[in-house]
Amino acid sequence: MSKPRPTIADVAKAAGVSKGLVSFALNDRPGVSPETRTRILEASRELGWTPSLRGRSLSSDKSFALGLVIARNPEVVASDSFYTTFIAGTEKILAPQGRALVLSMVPNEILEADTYRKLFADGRVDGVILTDLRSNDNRLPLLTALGVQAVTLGRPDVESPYPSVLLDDGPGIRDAVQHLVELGHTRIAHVGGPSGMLHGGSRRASFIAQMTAARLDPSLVVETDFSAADGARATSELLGLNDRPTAIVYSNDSMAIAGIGVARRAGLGVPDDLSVTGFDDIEIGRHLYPSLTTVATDALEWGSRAADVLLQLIAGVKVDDVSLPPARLVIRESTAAPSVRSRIPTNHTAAR
Amino acid sequence: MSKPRPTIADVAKAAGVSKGLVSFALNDRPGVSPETRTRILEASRELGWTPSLRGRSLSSDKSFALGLVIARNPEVVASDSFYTTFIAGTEKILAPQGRALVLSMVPNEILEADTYRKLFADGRVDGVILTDLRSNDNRLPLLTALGVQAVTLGRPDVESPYPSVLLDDGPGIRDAVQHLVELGHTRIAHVGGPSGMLHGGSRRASFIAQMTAARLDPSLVVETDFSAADGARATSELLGLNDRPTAIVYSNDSMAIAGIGVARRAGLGVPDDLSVTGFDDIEIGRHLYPSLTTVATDALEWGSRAADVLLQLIAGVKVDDVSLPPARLVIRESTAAPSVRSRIPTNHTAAR
DNA sequence: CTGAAAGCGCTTACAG
DNA sequence: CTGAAAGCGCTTACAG
Repeated sequence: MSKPRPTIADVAKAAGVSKGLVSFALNDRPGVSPETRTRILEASRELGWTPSLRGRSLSSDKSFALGLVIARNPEVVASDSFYTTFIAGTEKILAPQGRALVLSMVPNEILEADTYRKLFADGRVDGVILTDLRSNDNRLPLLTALGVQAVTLGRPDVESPYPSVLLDDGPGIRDAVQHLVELGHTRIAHVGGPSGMLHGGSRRASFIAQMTAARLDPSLVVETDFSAADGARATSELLGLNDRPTAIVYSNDSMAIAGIGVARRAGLGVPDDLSVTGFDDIEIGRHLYPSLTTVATDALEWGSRAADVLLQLIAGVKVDDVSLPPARLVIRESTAAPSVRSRIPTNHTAAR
Repeated sequence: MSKPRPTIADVAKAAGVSKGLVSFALNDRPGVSPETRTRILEASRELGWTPSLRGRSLSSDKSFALGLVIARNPEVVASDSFYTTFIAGTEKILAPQGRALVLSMVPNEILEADTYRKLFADGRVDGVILTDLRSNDNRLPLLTALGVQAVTLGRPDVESPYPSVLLDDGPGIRDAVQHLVELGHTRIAHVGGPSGMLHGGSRRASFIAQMTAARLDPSLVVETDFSAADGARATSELLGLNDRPTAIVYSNDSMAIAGIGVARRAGLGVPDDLSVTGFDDIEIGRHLYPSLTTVATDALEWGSRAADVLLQLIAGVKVDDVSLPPARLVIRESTAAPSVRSRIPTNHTAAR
């Protein structure tokens, strides 16, 4: 239907040179006289030539694309705005450089390994961004065995040949605990993510460290799968305790919001009877009543830097780890001083 | 580092035939004797041969990938679980067929057109899935001019050569209105999406139709950009009315949740003073207190069917539009009969 | 500085 | 049924 697009052969003929020279000129490589170069560039412009990624891919053994494999329950991913914002951030770097993002979502870790293998066997991507690092992450040996490039979000707990883009969760969690302590809370719980996930673990560690520093009992920790449903379950558990917490530090916003629901349903006021902090700063948290005190990270920037680092690595540039500003506490309305009533040990029976 | 992977040339040599024959055998094309075929297949298996997507792409002029371009504010996308779930649905079809998804997120419509052009100029994708159809959508003429394959979510309001995967929003919205009418509401408002977006328009039309059928005033309609912030703004506006609504039908869940926040902040109880319905059935809605009455659609299935239809189209199969079960109302706690207090015309000043 | 050629790994007419 | 060859659109030594 549309006439066939011009190739470098057409450009070469128009400029009266060989294909090889055209390639050199078009790729800004040395060894082409200025006049010839401009003649070639002019010809290519006149013909409306644009490089064929496929031809280039085959001969240069590159795909000009980056991969992102998300191996989590879609429902959890969906209620976490992190990925979407992160992807938007990568796009800011990729698009101007003519790179694309290949996205895979898989429900479990078996399919995850297959997906990485397939991505590289097919030469779909030149490198991958590793998110949600796990303890002793099996992707590291897998990817090094495949001989591929990667960048990790956060530093792995095992030997890794890949650069990392670091964003420290710790300060945000510590500030959240400190904020609650200053408000007068002494029974503070933590609802965290899976212990197998590094950022879940680091948030938990920060919680425990800060509680210990404040000479408070740091043992009120419940592990979840990061879903709102599991956050609700954990909250019920905590509110059912004889000596229930007056504040809960959650590891993400959707669990915090679900937790508020559970508390309210059990007849507790937020923040009067229970203070709540989240993590992520999702948009809806700003519009709740009470609005959600939370910990914010710059997911957009994280995405941009990760893409940037990986692209440099692929280009053969030696890159160091890069550190982003740490997570920071955003105080809103879901935290307050504990009420007198809630200071007295109670025995609320949390609704389901 | 790893030894070079075998090519069909290696397989040909091992099987003692020509490369061409290998290609025929490997692609299940007729014209290869059974014995030769098995000999070739065996050789390829022994060598661990796997096709090179790049070689195949160049010679067959296919990319074996589908594209999805999302041209919306990342923040709105992030608070809407639709895309994530939809993508997970496409993946269920793509992965087993060795296809990949190339995802682009762009902030505005100018970049959007460039992105589609680039995707095809680079031969990144064999077709695209068109979501968020707009009135008189400029992507339709663009894509037909580019001569590419596509599938649309919903039916465009202009001539379109592409098949559609249909999921009717109407019944869900109509049932929501009907549900509120049956509860005794007479002042019901609608907070909708951008009028330029077809599904925003269709939800609005369904609202108006059902209100009219119930002989109620259908004029309480506010348009938004689908963000939680704008949903809050619209709610403030409605609650500031002299004759404020006792129920609001929102066009998505995040606006509904923000709307509940605004109502509560203005001293109104939900559902006692204001009933609220959402759209999408995001996970967090189930865990709020009160839990959110909403309209659910099967985004996962929508994704699968869209990918399936597009893949068939690309394979040269003639495909018809496919219809999915319509959106359905999910009644939870955010709707109830209007309280006596709220039936009396009041003059609440909504806090911002 | 420039040309002619081989090669990347496939597919696909064209002969036999 | 099978082989030998050309071609997809680039890149990259190798000569000159």
